[in-house]
Amino acid sequence: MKRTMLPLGEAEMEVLQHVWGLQQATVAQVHERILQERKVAYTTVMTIMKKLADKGYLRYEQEGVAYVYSAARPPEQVRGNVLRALIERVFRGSPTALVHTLVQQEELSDAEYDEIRGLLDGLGAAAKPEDTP
Amino acid sequence: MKRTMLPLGEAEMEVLQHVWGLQQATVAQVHERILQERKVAYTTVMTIMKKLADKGYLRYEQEGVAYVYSAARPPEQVRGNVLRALIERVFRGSPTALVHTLVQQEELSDAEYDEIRGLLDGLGAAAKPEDTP
DNA sequence: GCAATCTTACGACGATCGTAGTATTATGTC
DNA sequence: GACATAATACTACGATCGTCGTAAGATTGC
Repeated sequence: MKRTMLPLGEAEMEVLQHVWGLQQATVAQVHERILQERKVAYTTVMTIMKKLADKGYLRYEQEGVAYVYSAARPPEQVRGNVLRALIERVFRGSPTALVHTLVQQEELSDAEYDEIRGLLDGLGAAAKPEDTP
Repeated sequence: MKRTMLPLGEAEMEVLQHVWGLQQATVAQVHERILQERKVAYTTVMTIMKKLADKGYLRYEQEGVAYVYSAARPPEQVRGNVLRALIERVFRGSPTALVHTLVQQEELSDAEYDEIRGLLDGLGAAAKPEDTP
């Protein structure tokens, strides 16, 4: 059995992102989007989207001539799965270790720091040592 | 050219973690460690370690009969590279989006929340609205 | 000295992923 | 009705990764 770090490849993720952004998308639409960044054949995009449908990440329905694809799973769930896999394999299961690397390696802007703090506020036991009721 | 989501595969990461943990390690030592979690052939571990050396992640020197491997790059740098690739491809370049998924999907313990807050304290512009000197 | 053991070297194989060409089918046009 | 257009289906190929077997070389124990 082949063990893989993440459930998705790079091109698969790229296509997923576009479908998520468009809500609904045909192969032609996604192809056009990707062409703005790099050269790729129409059939390549089609193959990837078919594989993503096989894996359960996309669903599609016939709409006139072509298929219209849409997300079969919430993006947040997919991102969560990928993140969990990464934490498990790279950060030895410790989300804290991930954040440690994040703040140490990435050059976060002040705005990003504040935004991240905002995300944390109101979650978990933010029991500040001083005000324990 | 083959585009890959991350620079390392799962087994490669697994081996790397063990070498990092041991500081220095022979193939036999890493093999023994991995065997405690799953069945794998000695030569498989050896092949992986050789590939990691080729890629510049490990270095080795002859020590008696066998090679003794050690990290060629700081673990934090490797983790940082992996994390950066993930943020770029999965979270559209937004570290904040990653943290958002982290706090939403993972079930973080209170202790982890506090620890993460601790990591953030003292970094960036932590200008709390109330106490601006 | 010789056999057992441990080590590395090399090659091979299957699975997955990215890539794309060709064939086929459906649609619309004149 | 014939043809061009556009979509999908099918097949294939190269690269990478995980896996391992076999060969070959060195060490040790007797």
